[in-house]
Amino acid sequence: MTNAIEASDPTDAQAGEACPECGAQARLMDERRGETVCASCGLVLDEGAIDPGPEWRAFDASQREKRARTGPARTTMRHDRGLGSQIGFDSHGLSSDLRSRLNRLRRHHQRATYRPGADRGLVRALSEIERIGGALDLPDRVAETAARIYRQAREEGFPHGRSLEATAAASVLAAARIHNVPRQIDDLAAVAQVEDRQAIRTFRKLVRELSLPVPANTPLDLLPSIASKLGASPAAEQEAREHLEALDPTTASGKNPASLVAAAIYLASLGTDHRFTQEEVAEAAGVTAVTLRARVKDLQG
DNA sequence: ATGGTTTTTACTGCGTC
DNA sequence: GACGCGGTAAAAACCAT
Repeated sequence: MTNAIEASDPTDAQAGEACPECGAQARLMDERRGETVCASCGLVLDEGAIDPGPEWRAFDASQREKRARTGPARTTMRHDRGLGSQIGFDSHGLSSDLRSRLNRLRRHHQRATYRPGADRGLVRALSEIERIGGALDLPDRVAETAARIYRQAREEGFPHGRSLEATAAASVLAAARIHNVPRQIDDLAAVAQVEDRQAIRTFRKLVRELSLPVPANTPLDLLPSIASKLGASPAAEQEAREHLEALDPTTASGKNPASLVAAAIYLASLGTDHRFTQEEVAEAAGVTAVTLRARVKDLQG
């Protein structure tokens, strides 16, 4: 798989602070990952960038025609899918009397829109999804997909005794993987305040029962976020990448991809001036040092 | 349920600062 | 002595059958 970091257009490179690593000004957007990276050294500067493109892909002109919409995209993040009007807040220049009437109207309108009862659970779940997505620096489209997954799960009566938080977390996890911005289960469980094990179980069940198109986690997909969490140098990350690319798929099969990433980063750091301890890398990857050692042996043949 | 594999937990010995 | 590293054994967890 090629790591598609594409500069959409040189003029697109946002002027911002210089890269803390190498001082370069230019930045590139990796739209696939929703990350902004330094153009010269590849350091991840901002993982939470928003995806400026549409969430659909068009493969030819007729599809583009069919899928393009006027007006704002309907979003699944609103419990009413973004339909319905809202009363604006722009009340400059109105008398205070009118303003208070408008405020009252707005309150009523909101109550009518967010009708309690029927889908209060859904509203809570969607805001939870949004919160988790924000906390993990995931692009907006991931939360959108997660919301869609959650709705589907709900329609099929999935939650069934499971906590709303666990199901919301599982939806986000699945969505993140579908968008190729994988996050680790323990990170997710931490922000969702769900037990690790429960999060894992719920996630697996969700994927299975809804037969979601969740791609297998590859070590290369996991590398950027783990390297970034550690603050590994771009050079070290690159070397780790080479280790992983050289890896024989046979030895990798059945192993936790995160453990392979940990081993690769650890090995790569040995040659640099900033060495990581096994414990540091293992913790960032969510595995133990024992496992890391085992994977180091795998990588070394 | 079961068996095979991986991962974790707990513990030990060795070298270095 | 504390710390990092390397290893082992047993238990837990996972997965396919």
